[in-house]
Amino acid sequence: MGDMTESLPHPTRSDIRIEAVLHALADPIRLRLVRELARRGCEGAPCGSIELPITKSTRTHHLRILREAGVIHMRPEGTARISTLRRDDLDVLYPGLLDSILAAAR
Amino acid sequence: MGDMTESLPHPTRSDIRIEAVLHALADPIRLRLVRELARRGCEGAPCGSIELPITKSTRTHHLRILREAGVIHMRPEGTARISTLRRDDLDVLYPGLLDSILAAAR
DNA sequence: GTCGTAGTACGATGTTCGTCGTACCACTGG
DNA sequence: CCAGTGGTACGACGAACATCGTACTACGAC
Repeated sequence: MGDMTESLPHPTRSDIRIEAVLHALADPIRLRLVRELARRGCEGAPCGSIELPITKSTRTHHLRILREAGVIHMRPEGTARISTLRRDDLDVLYPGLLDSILAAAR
Repeated sequence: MGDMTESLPHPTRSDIRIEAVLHALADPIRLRLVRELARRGCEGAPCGSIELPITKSTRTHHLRILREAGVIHMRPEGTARISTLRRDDLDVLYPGLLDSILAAAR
């Protein structure tokens, strides 16, 4: 466990399901994460650099939900993980979805 | 209870929250309902006319979630309820959201 | 090597959720 | 009036979920 060398599992584009994406985005905390990642653009952000009123393990949990739904991509970089929005995949699968949600999310 | 004369509570457009909408749409059964209502267009449909592998009370439950989230509108008509998608409101609040989800929902 | 940092894994806990059955209400047709 | 139909309300129950604390791993700096 805790294997940080191997890449974390991500669904391929065709494995992404709309229900999972919507469920992942339906949580306030996760929506904040996504909003913040969208703001940072394609360089992404170390998970921990996004301030949230939750503990470390809860943050890991939410990032996992987002990753397994296909909303974000995570790659290890040194001791940190760089998270990025999977904008390209989501825009192809559900054009307009992300834009409308991000525009609405205050 | 069970007052069928008074109109059921619906959120106003400004009361609709994106998290509630996403949560409402994240369920497979509710997605089927929404898909079907979209197919029927503005005339809407009696709730019971949509075939689903669930019981009456579960259907009422799901319709309530959708109504309280602001996704559908229900009006009594005789002994039945006519449900319609709140396309206008949703398209104003989150332009592209519904279209992308409906296009994706097989 | 040792310590600190970033993150994951696992187990526990309280809450929400989806489902159902039953009881009930309102309307319609005999 | 009475029976049937379409729908809601309420209570119960198991599953899923969000949260946390603790223990652990991997990497970098000293």
